[in-house]
Amino acid sequence: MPELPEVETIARLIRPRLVGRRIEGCEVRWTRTLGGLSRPEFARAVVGARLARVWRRGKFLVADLERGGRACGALVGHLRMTGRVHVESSTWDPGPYLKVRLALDDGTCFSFIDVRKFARLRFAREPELLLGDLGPEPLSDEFTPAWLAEALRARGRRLKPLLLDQTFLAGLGNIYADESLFRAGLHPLARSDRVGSERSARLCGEIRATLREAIDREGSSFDVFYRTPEGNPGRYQDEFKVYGRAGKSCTLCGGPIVRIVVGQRGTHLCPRCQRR
DNA sequence: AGCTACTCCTGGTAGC
DNA sequence: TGCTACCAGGAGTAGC
Repeated sequence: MPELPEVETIARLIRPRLVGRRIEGCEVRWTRTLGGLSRPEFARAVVGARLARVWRRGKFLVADLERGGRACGALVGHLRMTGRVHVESSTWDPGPYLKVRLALDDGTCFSFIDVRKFARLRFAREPELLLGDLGPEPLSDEFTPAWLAEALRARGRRLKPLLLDQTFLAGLGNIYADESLFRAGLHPLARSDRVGSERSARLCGEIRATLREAIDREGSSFDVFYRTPEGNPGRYQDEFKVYGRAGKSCTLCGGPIVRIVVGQRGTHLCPRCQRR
Protein backbone atom coordinates (compact mmCIF):
# COMPACT_ATOMS: atom_id res chain seq x y z
CA MET A 1 0.00 0.00 0.00
CA PRO A 2 1.37 3.37 -0.79
CA GLU A 3 2.23 5.11 2.46
CA LEU A 4 4.39 8.17 3.00
CA PRO A 5 7.65 6.74 1.56
CA GLU A 6 5.92 5.41 -1.54
CA VAL A 7 4.04 8.65 -2.17
CA GLU A 8 7.22 10.66 -1.59
CA THR A 9 9.03 8.45 -4.11
CA ILE A 10 6.25 8.94 -6.65
CA ALA A 11 6.22 12.71 -6.12
CA ARG A 12 9.98 12.93 -6.65
CA LEU A 13 9.88 10.89 -9.84
CA ILE A 14 6.91 12.54 -11.54
CA ARG A 15 7.73 16.12 -10.45
CA PRO A 16 10.25 16.84 -13.23
CA ARG A 17 7.89 15.38 -15.83
CA LEU A 18 4.87 17.39 -14.71
CA VAL A 19 5.95 20.80 -13.49
CA GLY A 20 5.41 23.42 -16.18
CA ARG A 21 3.16 21.19 -18.31
CA ARG A 22 -0.27 22.36 -19.43
CA ILE A 23 -3.24 19.99 -19.29
CA GLU A 24 -4.72 19.77 -22.79
CA GLY A 25 -7.36 17.12 -22.34
CA CYS A 26 -8.81 14.63 -19.92
CA GLU A 27 -10.43 11.25 -20.08
CA VAL A 28 -12.36 9.86 -17.11
CA ARG A 29 -13.22 6.16 -17.13
CA TRP A 30 -14.58 5.88 -13.58
CA THR A 31 -16.38 8.93 -12.27
CA ARG A 32 -16.24 7.97 -8.59
CA THR A 33 -12.47 8.39 -8.74
CA LEU A 34 -13.15 12.14 -8.97
CA GLY A 35 -14.66 12.10 -5.48
CA GLY A 36 -17.81 14.09 -6.19
CA LEU A 37 -17.37 16.13 -9.36
CA SER A 38 -18.99 15.09 -12.63
CA ARG A 39 -16.78 14.48 -15.66
CA PRO A 40 -17.64 17.86 -17.26
CA GLU A 41 -17.08 19.72 -14.00
CA PHE A 42 -13.71 18.08 -13.57
CA ALA A 43 -12.72 18.68 -17.18
CA ARG A 44 -13.70 22.34 -16.96
CA ALA A 45 -11.62 22.74 -13.80
CA VAL A 46 -8.41 21.17 -15.07
CA VAL A 47 -8.19 21.44 -18.86
CA GLY A 48 -6.13 24.46 -19.83
CA ALA A 49 -4.48 24.73 -16.41
CA ARG A 50 -0.73 24.50 -15.90
CA LEU A 51 0.90 22.24 -13.30
CA ALA A 52 2.86 24.65 -11.15
CA ARG A 53 4.15 22.49 -8.32
CA VAL A 54 4.03 18.81 -7.32
CA TRP A 55 4.28 17.93 -3.66
CA ARG A 56 3.18 15.49 -0.96
CA ARG A 57 1.25 15.89 2.28
CA GLY A 58 0.88 12.72 4.33
CA LYS A 59 -0.23 10.11 1.81
CA PHE A 60 -1.72 12.72 -0.51
CA LEU A 61 -0.12 13.63 -3.81
CA VAL A 62 -0.82 17.25 -4.70
CA ALA A 63 -0.36 19.22 -7.93
CA ASP A 64 -1.00 22.96 -7.73
CA LEU A 65 -2.69 24.40 -10.82
CA GLU A 66 -2.36 27.84 -12.39
CA ARG A 67 -4.10 29.78 -15.14
CA GLY A 68 -2.33 32.78 -16.56
CA GLY A 69 0.17 32.60 -13.71
CA ARG A 70 -2.56 32.71 -11.07
CA ALA A 71 -3.35 29.85 -8.69
CA CYS A 72 -6.64 28.17 -9.57
CA GLY A 73 -6.79 25.13 -7.30
CA ALA A 74 -5.07 21.77 -7.14
CA LEU A 75 -5.31 18.14 -8.05
CA VAL A 76 -5.28 16.10 -4.85
CA GLY A 77 -4.66 12.40 -5.31
CA HIS A 78 -4.85 9.55 -2.79
CA LEU A 79 -3.77 6.08 -3.92
CA ARG A 80 -5.37 4.15 -1.02
CA MET A 81 -4.25 0.52 -1.50
CA THR A 82 -3.80 -0.13 -5.17
CA GLY A 83 -3.57 3.23 -6.89
CA ARG A 84 -0.71 3.90 -9.30
CA VAL A 85 0.50 6.88 -11.24
CA HIS A 86 2.37 7.01 -14.55
CA VAL A 87 3.65 9.75 -16.82
CA GLU A 88 4.34 8.25 -20.24
CA SER A 89 4.13 8.98 -23.91
CA SER A 90 0.55 9.15 -25.21
CA THR A 91 1.09 5.88 -27.09
CA TRP A 92 1.70 3.99 -23.82
CA ASP A 93 -1.05 1.51 -22.92
CA PRO A 94 -2.31 2.17 -19.37
CA GLY A 95 -4.11 -1.19 -19.21
CA PRO A 96 -7.63 -2.06 -18.10
CA TYR A 97 -7.52 -0.33 -14.72
CA LEU A 98 -7.03 3.20 -15.97
CA LYS A 99 -9.36 5.58 -14.14
CA VAL A 100 -8.32 9.07 -15.25
CA ARG A 101 -5.90 10.25 -17.92
CA LEU A 102 -4.67 13.78 -18.49
CA ALA A 103 -3.10 14.68 -21.82
CA LEU A 104 -0.18 17.11 -21.43
CA ASP A 105 1.26 19.68 -23.82
CA ASP A 106 4.49 17.78 -24.47
CA GLY A 107 2.82 14.68 -25.89
CA THR A 108 2.86 12.74 -22.62
CA CYS A 109 -0.06 11.57 -20.51
CA PHE A 110 -0.56 11.45 -16.78
CA SER A 111 -2.34 8.16 -16.01
CA PHE A 112 -4.13 7.51 -12.73
CA ILE A 113 -4.61 3.76 -12.42
CA ASP A 114 -6.36 1.71 -9.74
CA VAL A 115 -7.39 -1.95 -9.59
CA ARG A 116 -9.81 -1.61 -6.66
CA LYS A 117 -11.48 1.73 -7.35
CA PHE A 118 -10.71 3.15 -3.88
CA ALA A 119 -8.14 5.68 -5.03
CA ARG A 120 -9.23 9.29 -5.58
CA LEU A 121 -8.05 12.07 -7.84
CA ARG A 122 -9.93 15.16 -6.80
CA PHE A 123 -9.91 18.72 -7.99
CA ALA A 124 -10.04 21.20 -5.13
CA ARG A 125 -10.23 24.95 -5.52
CA GLU A 126 -8.86 25.14 -1.98
CA PRO A 127 -6.78 22.04 -1.27
CA GLU A 128 -6.36 23.10 2.36
CA LEU A 129 -9.96 21.98 2.88
CA LEU A 130 -8.95 18.43 1.98
CA LEU A 131 -5.63 18.50 3.79
CA GLY A 132 -6.43 20.70 6.77
CA ASP A 133 -7.34 17.92 9.20
CA LEU A 134 -4.05 16.10 8.80
CA GLY A 135 -1.65 15.82 11.70
CA PRO A 136 1.99 16.91 11.44
CA GLU A 137 4.44 15.58 8.88
CA PRO A 138 6.64 12.99 10.61
CA LEU A 139 9.74 14.23 8.78
CA SER A 140 9.15 17.90 9.54
CA ASP A 141 10.59 19.97 12.38
CA GLU A 142 7.12 20.01 13.90
CA PHE A 143 7.38 16.34 14.81
CA THR A 144 9.61 16.42 17.88
CA PRO A 145 9.99 14.12 20.91
CA ALA A 146 8.36 16.82 23.04
CA TRP A 147 5.37 17.15 20.71
CA LEU A 148 4.88 13.38 20.54
CA ALA A 149 5.20 12.91 24.30
CA GLU A 150 2.52 15.51 24.94
CA ALA A 151 0.28 14.27 22.10
CA LEU A 152 0.44 10.69 23.35
CA ARG A 153 -0.33 11.78 26.89
CA ALA A 154 -3.30 13.84 25.75
CA ARG A 155 -5.05 10.95 23.98
CA GLY A 156 -5.77 7.77 25.90
CA ARG A 157 -5.72 5.54 22.87
CA ARG A 158 -4.01 2.35 21.85
CA LEU A 159 -0.81 3.06 19.96
CA LYS A 160 -1.49 1.26 16.69
CA PRO A 161 -4.87 2.83 15.84
CA LEU A 162 -3.50 6.18 16.99
CA LEU A 163 -0.51 6.00 14.63
CA LEU A 164 -2.85 5.08 11.76
CA ASP A 165 -5.08 8.07 12.52
CA GLN A 166 -4.09 10.62 9.88
CA THR A 167 -5.41 13.50 11.98
CA PHE A 168 -2.89 12.53 14.65
CA LEU A 169 0.14 12.03 12.40
CA ALA A 170 0.09 12.18 8.60
CA GLY A 171 1.53 9.45 6.44
CA LEU A 172 1.89 6.25 8.44
CA GLY A 173 0.01 3.18 7.23
CA ASN A 174 -0.12 -0.40 8.37
CA ILE A 175 3.41 -1.35 7.37
CA TYR A 176 5.36 1.56 8.79
CA ALA A 177 3.24 1.71 11.95
CA ASP A 178 4.10 -1.93 12.71
CA GLU A 179 7.77 -1.46 11.82
CA SER A 180 8.11 1.72 13.89
CA LEU A 181 6.44 0.19 16.96
CA PHE A 182 8.72 -2.84 16.78
CA ARG A 183 11.83 -0.69 16.46
CA ALA A 184 10.71 1.38 19.43
CA GLY A 185 9.96 -1.74 21.50
CA LEU A 186 6.35 -0.69 22.03
CA HIS A 187 3.30 -2.96 21.98
CA PRO A 188 0.60 -1.96 19.44
CA LEU A 189 -2.07 -2.24 22.15
CA ALA A 190 -0.22 -0.15 24.73
CA ARG A 191 -2.16 2.91 25.84
CA SER A 192 -0.69 6.13 24.54
CA ASP A 193 -1.02 7.96 27.86
CA ARG A 194 1.10 5.34 29.61
CA VAL A 195 4.10 5.66 27.31
CA GLY A 196 6.73 7.63 29.17
CA SER A 197 8.68 10.50 27.65
CA GLU A 198 11.76 8.34 27.18
CA ARG A 199 9.84 5.72 25.22
CA SER A 200 7.96 8.29 23.20
CA ALA A 201 11.22 10.01 22.27
CA ARG A 202 12.45 6.68 21.01
CA LEU A 203 9.23 6.16 19.03
CA CYS A 204 9.65 9.60 17.47
CA GLY A 205 13.17 8.73 16.36
CA GLU A 206 12.24 5.29 15.05
CA ILE A 207 9.29 6.61 13.02
CA ARG A 208 11.56 9.14 11.36
CA ALA A 209 14.36 6.65 10.77
CA THR A 210 12.00 4.02 9.35
CA LEU A 211 10.44 6.48 6.92
CA ARG A 212 13.80 7.89 5.85
CA GLU A 213 15.24 4.44 5.20
CA ALA A 214 12.15 3.45 3.22
CA ILE A 215 12.35 6.60 1.09
CA ASP A 216 16.03 5.84 0.44
CA ARG A 217 14.94 2.47 -0.96
CA GLU A 218 12.04 3.92 -2.97
CA GLY A 219 9.37 2.36 -0.76
CA SER A 220 8.15 -1.22 -0.34
CA SER A 221 6.78 -3.58 -2.98
CA PHE A 222 5.65 -7.01 -1.81
CA ASP A 223 2.72 -7.59 -4.17
CA VAL A 224 1.95 -6.59 -7.74
CA PHE A 225 0.53 -3.21 -6.81
CA TYR A 226 3.06 -0.63 -5.73
CA ARG A 227 5.65 0.30 -8.33
CA THR A 228 7.47 3.55 -8.87
CA PRO A 229 6.20 5.62 -11.81
CA GLU A 230 9.14 4.16 -13.73
CA GLY A 231 7.71 0.68 -13.17
CA ASN A 232 10.36 -0.43 -10.71
CA PRO A 233 9.60 -2.08 -7.37
CA GLY A 234 10.81 -0.47 -4.17
CA ARG A 235 13.36 -2.29 -2.04
CA TYR A 236 12.37 -1.61 1.55
CA GLN A 237 10.30 -4.85 1.82
CA ASP A 238 13.64 -6.64 2.30
CA GLU A 239 14.13 -4.66 5.51
CA PHE A 240 10.81 -5.56 7.21
CA LYS A 241 11.37 -6.78 10.75
CA VAL A 242 7.76 -7.71 11.58
CA TYR A 243 5.34 -6.84 8.76
CA GLY A 244 4.31 -9.98 6.89
CA ARG A 245 6.71 -12.08 8.99
CA ALA A 246 4.23 -13.96 11.20
CA GLY A 247 5.75 -17.27 12.31
CA LYS A 248 9.26 -16.24 11.38
CA SER A 249 11.85 -15.43 14.01
CA CYS A 250 12.48 -12.04 15.49
CA THR A 251 15.72 -10.47 14.30
CA LEU A 252 16.44 -9.30 17.86
CA CYS A 253 15.46 -12.17 20.18
CA GLY A 254 14.83 -15.11 17.84
CA GLY A 255 11.31 -15.64 19.18
CA PRO A 256 8.34 -15.99 16.81
CA ILE A 257 6.73 -12.95 15.21
CA VAL A 258 2.99 -12.93 15.86
CA ARG A 259 0.07 -11.57 13.86
CA ILE A 260 -2.93 -10.18 15.71
CA VAL A 261 -5.88 -8.09 14.53
CA VAL A 262 -6.24 -4.55 15.88
CA GLY A 263 -9.09 -2.44 14.61
CA GLN A 264 -9.67 -4.80 11.66
CA ARG A 265 -6.01 -4.48 10.64
CA GLY A 266 -3.42 -7.18 10.54
CA THR A 267 -0.81 -6.22 13.13
CA HIS A 268 2.61 -7.80 13.42
CA LEU A 269 4.79 -7.81 16.49
CA CYS A 270 7.33 -9.61 18.61
CA PRO A 271 5.60 -10.25 21.96
CA ARG A 272 8.97 -10.59 23.69
CA CYS A 273 10.50 -7.38 22.40
CA GLN A 274 7.28 -5.37 22.56
CA ARG A 275 5.82 -5.60 26.04
CA ARG A 276 2.55 -3.96 26.92
C1' DA B 1 -13.87 10.34 23.25
C1' DG B 2 -12.78 6.00 21.55
C1' DC B 3 -14.04 1.59 20.05
C1' DT B 4 -16.23 -1.76 16.68
C1' DA B 5 -18.52 -2.97 12.53
C1' DC B 6 -19.53 -2.05 7.99
C1' DT B 7 -18.69 -0.20 3.27
C1' DC B 8 -16.21 0.19 -0.92
C1' DC B 9 -13.48 -3.33 -4.50
C1' DT B 10 -10.99 -7.10 -6.92
C1' DG B 11 -6.83 -10.17 -7.61
C1' DG B 12 -4.88 -13.84 -5.36
C1' DT B 13 -5.12 -17.94 -2.95
C1' DA B 14 -6.63 -21.69 0.17
C1' DG B 15 -9.59 -25.44 0.27
C1' DC B 16 -12.32 -28.74 -1.75
C1' DT C 1 -8.44 -28.65 -13.23
C1' DG C 2 -12.05 -25.69 -11.80
C1' DC C 3 -14.96 -23.89 -8.66
C1' DT C 4 -16.18 -21.15 -4.41
C1' DA C 5 -15.20 -18.55 -0.36
C1' DC C 6 -12.47 -15.67 1.86
C1' DC C 7 -8.71 -12.38 2.56
C1' DA C 8 -6.04 -7.90 2.23
C1' DG C 9 -6.86 -2.93 3.76
C1' DG C 10 -7.26 3.29 3.97
C1' DA C 11 -10.59 5.96 5.20
C1' DG C 12 -15.31 7.39 5.87
C1' DT C 13 -19.35 6.61 8.47
C1' DA C 14 -22.77 4.86 11.84
C1' DG C 15 -23.85 3.25 16.30
C1' DC C 16 -22.73 2.21 21.03
